[in-house]
Amino acid sequence: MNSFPLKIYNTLTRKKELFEPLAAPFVGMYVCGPTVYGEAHLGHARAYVSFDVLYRYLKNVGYKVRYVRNITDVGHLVNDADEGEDKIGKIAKLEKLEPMEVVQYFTNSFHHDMALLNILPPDIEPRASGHIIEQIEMIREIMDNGLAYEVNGSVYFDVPAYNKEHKYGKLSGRIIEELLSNTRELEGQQEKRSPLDFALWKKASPEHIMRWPSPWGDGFPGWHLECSAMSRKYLGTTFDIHGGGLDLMFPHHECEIAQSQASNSKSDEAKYWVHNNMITINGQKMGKSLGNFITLGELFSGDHKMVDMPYSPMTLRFFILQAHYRSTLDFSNEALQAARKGYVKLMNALRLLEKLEAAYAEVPEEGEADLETVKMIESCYQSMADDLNTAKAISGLFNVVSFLNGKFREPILSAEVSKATLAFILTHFRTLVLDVLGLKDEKAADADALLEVVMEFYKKAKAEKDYAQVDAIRAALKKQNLVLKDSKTGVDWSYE
RNA sequence: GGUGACGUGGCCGAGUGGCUAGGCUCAGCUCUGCAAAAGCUGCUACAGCGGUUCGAAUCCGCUCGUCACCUCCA
Repeated sequence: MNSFPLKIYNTLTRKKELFEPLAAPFVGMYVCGPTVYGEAHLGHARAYVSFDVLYRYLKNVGYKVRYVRNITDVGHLVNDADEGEDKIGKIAKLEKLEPMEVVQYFTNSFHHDMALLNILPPDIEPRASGHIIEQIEMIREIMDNGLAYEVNGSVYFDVPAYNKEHKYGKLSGRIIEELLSNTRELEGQQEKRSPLDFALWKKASPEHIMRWPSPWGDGFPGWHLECSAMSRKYLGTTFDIHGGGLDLMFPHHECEIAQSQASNSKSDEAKYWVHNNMITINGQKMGKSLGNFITLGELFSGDHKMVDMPYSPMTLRFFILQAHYRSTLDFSNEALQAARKGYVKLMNALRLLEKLEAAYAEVPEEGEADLETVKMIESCYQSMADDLNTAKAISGLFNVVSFLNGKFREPILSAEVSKATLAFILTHFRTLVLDVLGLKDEKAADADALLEVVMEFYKKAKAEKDYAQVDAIRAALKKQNLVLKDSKTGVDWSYE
């Protein structure tokens, strides 16, 4: 069924390309993971939902995918290089926690949020702090190749030297001369030969908590190195897909490519570079520095001034999927409301479909709408194959929903679709919604609240001495391993 | 300043030359004990101005506007 060849937009070539794995049926995919120094926010949700759909899609069409997504728990300077302190170290000192304690706390929190969003865990989730040796090895290679230099216990990548043989800026479309003419004078860059040079290894100042021994003294790895080193370790020098947010394109991914080309890998790392676009809030990028970000916890609890009610993880997922991953997506309470309704409509349709299957026994071998409905499903797969156009695929699903709702208004069954076609629709509708888009039916009702309702009816039946009804309620609950208990203070329930 | 993206109906958001996605909202109708759900109908848009074309939201030019990256960021 899903035999449409996948086309994917490659940032490296700025074109949609036919996806051809280097060694089918295997696919290696690396996605830049979070820096675990804070709660996950809407931006994380968008990135990891987007790549989750890619991962699910590739698996669905039969590829054997190894999905690697890292946890960044070292490096990433918070200020200028001479401050010599990284984000995680800074927070740790403020809160007097071990750095690894902070890392673990936010890693757990991140995992929790990702699970709520029904994002499949990656196959390997390497931590930067666990790959210092690999990073040091990579620095050595780059130095041996004459493209990095040591100054006072720090090692810098020599961008101008690299640019003689390679093209620094090939991914982000930047030209080194222009970059040079626009560099700002930053404090504490005396160690660098060129302002474009970036750190591969930074010397740790005495108060710096996170530090590792190296051939150049105690320090910590540079901002961009971990992804180059870990992707190579688990996926090889060249692999299929490297993903991340658009904001990582420069300098992060540009530097990754430079490092890998300058090391013994001598590669661009990935054949396809894929970037998801940003979430905006009132048309502006959401960002830590702008102070307008919403954490996933805040969204799910409704505890934020931007939202007037709690929004469920699946509502958010649906909201994200209703836009194409390469478009910016504007967040608002109103937009979330619309997404919530749409999501509910889709789930109700799914439930209706499942009921139909059982009810659909006496029908003809062929129906006049068979071809039409099969085409509707096909178009959904076609949309997915076209650079993962989830928005278009969802619109196709709604076309199916409208058709079915119209033709199969309960309890009247239409004979316009054959049994085989209905089974086909059901199978693929389920596959698309549940497996590929990764949506799931969130049971809206809270079990405790439902039990309260049941107990009210139980009390009423008892008061009216309707013992047939009382016994029926007891029997029904027993099937759920629950028992009702009468006492002087009222009715309560317990597990049996 | 450099580079890039974008401007679609009340809102969100697909769509790269003709067949004018989809969701939400609003109004009306059908169904319904009431309601909900569902269905139907209506509000039918492509920033502005020129150009190319038999034909443009879609290609080209200009103008206006918005945003992103160039610094940690998904």
